[in-house]
Amino acid sequence: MPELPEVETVRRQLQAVLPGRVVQAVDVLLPRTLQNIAPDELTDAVVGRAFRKVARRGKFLLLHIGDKARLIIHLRMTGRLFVVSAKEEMHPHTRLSFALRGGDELRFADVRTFGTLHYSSAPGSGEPPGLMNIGPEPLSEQFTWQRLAATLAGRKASLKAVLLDQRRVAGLGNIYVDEALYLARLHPERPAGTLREAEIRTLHTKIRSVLQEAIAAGGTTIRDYVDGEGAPGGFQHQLRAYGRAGRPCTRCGTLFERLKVAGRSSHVCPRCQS
DNA sequence: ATAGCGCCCTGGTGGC
DNA sequence: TGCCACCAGGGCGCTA
Repeated sequence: MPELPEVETVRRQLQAVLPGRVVQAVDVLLPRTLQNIAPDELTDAVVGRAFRKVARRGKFLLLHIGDKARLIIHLRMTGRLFVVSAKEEMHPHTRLSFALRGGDELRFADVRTFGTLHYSSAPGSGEPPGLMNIGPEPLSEQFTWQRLAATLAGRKASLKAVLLDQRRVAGLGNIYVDEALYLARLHPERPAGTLREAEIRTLHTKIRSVLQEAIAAGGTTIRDYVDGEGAPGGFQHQLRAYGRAGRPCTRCGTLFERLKVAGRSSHVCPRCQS
């Protein structure tokens, strides 16, 4: 499931190959992928224009194109975005394809069809709702432990629910929330407002370190995720909590439990986390 | 404002 | 072997 490290890995790879490439044609195979524009309007808007930088905000990919427009793409659970030769056989779940001058195609494939594209003609226009209210980037300088403390303060919701909320912190999903909480020895059901300063500082450190480690490993592949070159990530071999239900905790040997918190499966060491 | 829950969707899995 | 219920889950809309 693409979360911040997976989306960042895709961003880096697209950034290496996409800037300067001019769109020649657009093929919309699943129209409802487009959230705020019709297929022919999108075609008119981008054909003849060149991609520029590829940015990321939380789990959103921001593909700058032309003077000030952007294609804002969310991969959701199973979306894949990659550049291949136009001769490459079309993946059966391809939803969008942008033919590029020179013979390549930027393709968006998505088994579960939850992925979205918004067209923004200019900054502040056409952005998805989830991007307008998004929280701080956890790897930026704005994300200080004090800011995390202010986010958690007074909240009765579980830590898990608050950390999954993109308005509080951008880019965390089920996997990295479980990993960060395990590393910080905090239980996902703990009401967010009950943390002491030392616990908040540790959580802040662990959120950042686990994201950095995962980016360095090229992200986590559980089932579907592949990067912009079609390769799986490597962090699934370094997971310490997620998916380890029934297996021993590497710190204390206690068997991991799996429980549902905030509607999501959560992996917890009942001895280490409280 | 806040918190919780159901829904969207498809393919893989596990039980019988 | 075949069938089917169930699960994965990010974000959004609805409810209380």
